[in-house]
Amino acid sequence: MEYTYDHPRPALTVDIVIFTLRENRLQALLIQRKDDPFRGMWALPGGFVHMDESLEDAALREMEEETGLKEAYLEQLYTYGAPERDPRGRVVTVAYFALIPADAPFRREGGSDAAQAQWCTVSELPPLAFDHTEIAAYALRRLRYKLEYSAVGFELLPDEFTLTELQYTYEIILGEKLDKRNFRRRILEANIIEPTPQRRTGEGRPARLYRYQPDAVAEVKARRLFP
Amino acid sequence: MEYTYDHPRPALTVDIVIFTLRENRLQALLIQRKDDPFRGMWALPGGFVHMDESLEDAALREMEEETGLKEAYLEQLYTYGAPERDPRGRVVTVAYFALIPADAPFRREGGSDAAQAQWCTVSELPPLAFDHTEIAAYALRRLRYKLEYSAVGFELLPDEFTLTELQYTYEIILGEKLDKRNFRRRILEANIIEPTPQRRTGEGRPARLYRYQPDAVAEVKARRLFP
DNA sequence: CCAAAAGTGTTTGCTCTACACCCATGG
DNA sequence: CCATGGGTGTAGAGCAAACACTTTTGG
Repeated sequence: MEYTYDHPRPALTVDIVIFTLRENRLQALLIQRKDDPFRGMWALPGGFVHMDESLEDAALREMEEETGLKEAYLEQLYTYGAPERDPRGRVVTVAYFALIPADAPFRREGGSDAAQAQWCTVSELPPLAFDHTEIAAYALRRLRYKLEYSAVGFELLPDEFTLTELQYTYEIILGEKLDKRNFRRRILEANIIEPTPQRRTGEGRPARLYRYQPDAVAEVKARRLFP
Repeated sequence: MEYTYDHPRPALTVDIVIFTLRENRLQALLIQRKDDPFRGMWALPGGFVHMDESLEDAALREMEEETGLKEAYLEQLYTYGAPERDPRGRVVTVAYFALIPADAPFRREGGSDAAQAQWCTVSELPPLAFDHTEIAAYALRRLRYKLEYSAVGFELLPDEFTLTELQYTYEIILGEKLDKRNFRRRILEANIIEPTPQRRTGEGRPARLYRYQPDAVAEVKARRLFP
């Protein structure tokens, strides 16, 4: 089959599930639609792919428009192309998920078009427009899955963090409690973080600060990191 | 960002990495290009997404055009959208991989447009047009990975098969020898195949025939099936 | 000195791996 | 009866899970 160029073409968009940790919850960013269809409903941030940008650049641009943040962990999820997924016509969307650190300087009160934007705890998402509920559910599944065999959890934390903070992050995302000694042993033996000279002081004994070892990408581990 | 409909749109295609077992090798189907760019080079089968069909339907349609086969295990891989991946203009492609059984009635001498089609052992692929080398490499990585934690290997075998045939399949795809007793124990304990009353007779002791248990979807196993 | 959080090892069970011989049939 | 591939069990090692107390600081 040879490519030709005079056919009608589907519209191509990107949609992004932007995760962060806020208020001890895993939250995702939602945008309230101000036009039909689905006016007033919540939806994932997203928009057109321009002719001169890659899909990933499109996702980053949309993310910056909504959050003011230029950098984040970004990963392509899946491409949704059911013919009837958008009532206005044929729209194929490439879904991404992004992780932004808890301390990132997020610009609130939303996007370039002043649409209402809001963080929402992932376990309490409202009904979403289009097939975005399905996309968000898949993003969460993927995040949990990746957490088990790769080092993606660090992307949600500041540059420096304590082991307890890291463990909380894992527990929040996985939705279960982890054993402190097993957690520390495994995360340290995996050689993906290194101690810094600093300690974080507060109530109780000061905690050593660690940082992510960027060279040890710790991509696909043979075994999942946590059970 | 609101969707609008008057922008120029990228062209949208699907490309498929069709795997099968032939001559004790894992092979993929390639098409020889008969037009520029890349005239004469080999490429993955693929083509336009029509306005009224889903992405998966487009992939199945292209596969039927090239092979005559209507059904196969089909899985979306990744969407490639670098602006310069096609020298003729902006083309975004959704890549799929397909598994067809060794005994499937494959229609040779190719596609609807009589392009030259040929099976090629995956470890000896020629240079491919566009970014298809990258796509094929990713498909192989994904196939190997899935083999380890899901029951996808059966899709390459006939409905009924012996345990030895199944083990050969795994060994061919993974590229390593497996222990017979460990293989049999684990595949049987996983409860994803069931014995049939038949045996396959030939040289040596007749072998019991098994069939895939379609209800036991055996989706994501907690542990990989084989090391 | 008390409250609060940080930090630290060992034992037990289970799973994975390595390994060699007998069985059933056809010619 | 012999050649060929089919079929079977066990012992040892390594890994994962469960589990409780001591240490360091601030108030």
